[in-house]
Amino acid sequence: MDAIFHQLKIPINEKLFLKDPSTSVIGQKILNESILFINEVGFEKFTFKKLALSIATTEATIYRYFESKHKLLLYLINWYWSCIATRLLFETSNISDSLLKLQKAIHILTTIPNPQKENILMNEILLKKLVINEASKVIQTKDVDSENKNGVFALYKNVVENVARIIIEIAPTYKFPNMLVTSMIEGSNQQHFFAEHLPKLTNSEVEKDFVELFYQELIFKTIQHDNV
Amino acid sequence: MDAIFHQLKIPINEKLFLKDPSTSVIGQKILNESILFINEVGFEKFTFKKLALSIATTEATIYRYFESKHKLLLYLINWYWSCIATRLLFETSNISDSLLKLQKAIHILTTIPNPQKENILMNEILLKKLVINEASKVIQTKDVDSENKNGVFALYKNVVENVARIIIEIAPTYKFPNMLVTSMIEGSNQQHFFAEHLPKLTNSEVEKDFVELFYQELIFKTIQHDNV
DNA sequence: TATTCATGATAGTATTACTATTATATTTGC
DNA sequence: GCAAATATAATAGTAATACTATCATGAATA
Repeated sequence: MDAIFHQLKIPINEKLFLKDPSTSVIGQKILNESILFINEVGFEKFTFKKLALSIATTEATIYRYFESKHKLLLYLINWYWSCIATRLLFETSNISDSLLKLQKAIHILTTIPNPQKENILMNEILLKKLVINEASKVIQTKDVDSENKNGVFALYKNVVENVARIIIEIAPTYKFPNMLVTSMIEGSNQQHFFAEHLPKLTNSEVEKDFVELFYQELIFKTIQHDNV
Repeated sequence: MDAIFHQLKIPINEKLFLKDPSTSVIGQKILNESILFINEVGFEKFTFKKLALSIATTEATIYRYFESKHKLLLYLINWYWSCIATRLLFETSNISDSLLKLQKAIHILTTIPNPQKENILMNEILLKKLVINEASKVIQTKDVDSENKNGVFALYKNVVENVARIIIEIAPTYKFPNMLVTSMIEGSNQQHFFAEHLPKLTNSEVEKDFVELFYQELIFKTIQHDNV
């Protein structure tokens, strides 16, 4: 029992915070409110000062948890990845057929979860939206390399590796499994963004789940000739 | 003679600048130096003050050309799109076979041009790198919608539409031509970025032109069953 | 030669992303 | 139950940034 909870504890890289925000009331307030806040005004206009005001604390206190707003956003993105990793584990571990397993993984990674249909926490939807709108700003930086050295992208890499492994099971001779996975993950986020703001760059008119459909078809067609 | 030059004039949206930088020596200096500068230090650390210093002018002068560094970056990205549009036009117009035409378009859009092999200006390579590293920061903003209304993304949309049209020629029943094109364009840029900084997210070890190869295969496999 | 216009020189402002300091609660160890 | 450690509040301050404003100068143009 205790072991399970221990295993489920969010394993977020310790270099991302000064003081673990998940262990205190104020820390959790910082996390929850910053998700809402960034979604509302965008990362550029999000400041610790405003955040402090909205949770009735001070800038200095927030700085005792996070070195910078950049690190806070990286923390939130890692939180998202740990949610996804957990869902992938739980929702695919009982599937033995690799094809169905891959299908499930594509579903989890390409859709914005529907709280009515699926058993999902509200935070997870907000985190997904945050990743769609803000993630690239924090990854495409001149600091990527040093942050990568600190293991900040380990959770993401892990998810990619796990899904790539399913692809290799299905198509052992396919040469680009990692690229197929990352192009799906990043691409689906971008297509959601485009659908909302630049719909002519998509085919969102086709149907509601156009993003998932697009990738289900694309991925299976791409690997089918490499089938065992 | 004059007509050709007139046609080739960069058709960049007038809302992106206050004074057309392509019409004066100092304006051109701003453009060329900012490409170098942003590539060197990244958009975040790029300031008009430093730019002014390096081309021996003043901040105020640069502000007379561009309202903000955000608009300047958008201008540069549009410059990139106009280069791409020109290359697509020149390098595919004499190809009658749609398959070969698409193949050529994929090549143009997914590779970083090699100045030794191809007849390309240095600026075009630098612009490509700039788009790879910085474009998302300027698109994924809360201002997308108003900027889109101003027609700032028209050149990009145009390229997408033109390539999508080739796909429809080949596979008239395929439902997601625009998504296929945008996922290739954005995805290939991202894969180049990953290859340099997070290689485990790619399969760059496979071969030199892994990005182009990945997309050539992916796209043709995806549309082949919808062939005429 | 007068006028317009682009640029230079300089100053100033609000905001941001932090750092520092000290006082006051709150928790914890014993 | 009390001292000691720790967390937070309150406040101030700093360097840099993203601009705006003003006025002088020098070149092009009419």
